[in-house]
Amino acid sequence: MKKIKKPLTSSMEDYLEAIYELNLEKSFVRVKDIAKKLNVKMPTVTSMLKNLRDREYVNYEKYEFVELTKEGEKVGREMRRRHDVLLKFLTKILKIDYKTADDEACKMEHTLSPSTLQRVIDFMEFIQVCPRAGMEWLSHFEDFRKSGNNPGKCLERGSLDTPCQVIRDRVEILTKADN
Amino acid sequence: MKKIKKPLTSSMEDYLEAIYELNLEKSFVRVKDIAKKLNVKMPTVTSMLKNLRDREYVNYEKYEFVELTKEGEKVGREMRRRHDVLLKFLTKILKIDYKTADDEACKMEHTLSPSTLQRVIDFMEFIQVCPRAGMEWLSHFEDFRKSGNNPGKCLERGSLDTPCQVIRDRVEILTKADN
DNA sequence: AAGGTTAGTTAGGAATATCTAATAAAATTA
DNA sequence: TAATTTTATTAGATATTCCTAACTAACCTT
Repeated sequence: MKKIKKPLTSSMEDYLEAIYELNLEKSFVRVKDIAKKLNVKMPTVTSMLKNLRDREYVNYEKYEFVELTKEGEKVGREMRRRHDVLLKFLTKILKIDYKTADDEACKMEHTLSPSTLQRVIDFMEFIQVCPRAGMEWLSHFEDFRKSGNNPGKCLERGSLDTPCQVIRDRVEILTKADN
Repeated sequence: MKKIKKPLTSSMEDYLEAIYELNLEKSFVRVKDIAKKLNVKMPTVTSMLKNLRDREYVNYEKYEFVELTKEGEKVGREMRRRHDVLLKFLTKILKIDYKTADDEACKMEHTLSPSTLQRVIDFMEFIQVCPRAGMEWLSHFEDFRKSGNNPGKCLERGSLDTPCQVIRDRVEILTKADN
């Protein structure tokens, strides 16, 4: 008879991630700190801790400090890893400002499947490794955006010679609505 | 005295998007179809319709067909647009298979801010427009992945000459954990 | 038009994730 | 140690989103 674990909700993942991170900073994790980090009130934390304790993700006795179980730590670390990957993608590739990127990563980290996340990592590696791309290439992206998506800048510095119509067609394919 | 509209939840956005899409296919939108599309039971749809009617996103009288209000249509169209953008990014840039990408887009479309989404669009345009990138360049990404992220393939075809250590360093910066 | 089928609604309930107010335990300080 | 402050818990309420079971309205079919 198998024991089927109910899947964690996004909210539960947030708590585990928060506890994991607080644990890196301090040796004691307290209800108050979790509440502050997640912008919720303390009673909300207490009830979630009971819930996570029932599911065996935390060891918790009332009025005592909170500890992640092995399983809980695994989830917490994984959430942080995802957050990290997404944050890097948003800041270093898409050049989104840190604060916004951090917020978006918080939300996205719950929705992406492991395989999609891996694809993001692969893509970042590819950009770094490919001699036609790299950081220097990404700096052209900034020029491009800052000039109002005018291809001029990129074309000037580019190494290939592509007719304007071809470029317009390419853009069409990827970025215009379907219907 | 201002009237402050409560923000829509992800779930509400899903209903509006579903109704919008059903409307493109057929002239009548019925409870049954919404239920099927969203994988919920009919009573769930009925109660959500009442909710959305109170918020003035749909016109709805019991036993009659459902219509989006101007505002509701705006939201529905926007959700679909987001879905589209994300689907294209996932399939055409990250090369994720259609089914997976479509699922992920469904979840992501609720979390990304308009400005981040725009950045995704800009990035796709940039890839198309930049002579060093484009579809041909993306095909190298596939080679790269399929060879287990071995830079060999890309290097062979690349136009620059970069020492291996530099490449390893670059990868380090973007893809390794912070802590 | 009567009867059956399909579609839709109501009623009532459960899980999740919040909150406030009141209370209690723990920690600090005088 | 007694008093005060801080931290945490309980109790009870609300909003969302979903469900099942039972009922009803609308639509076909003969």
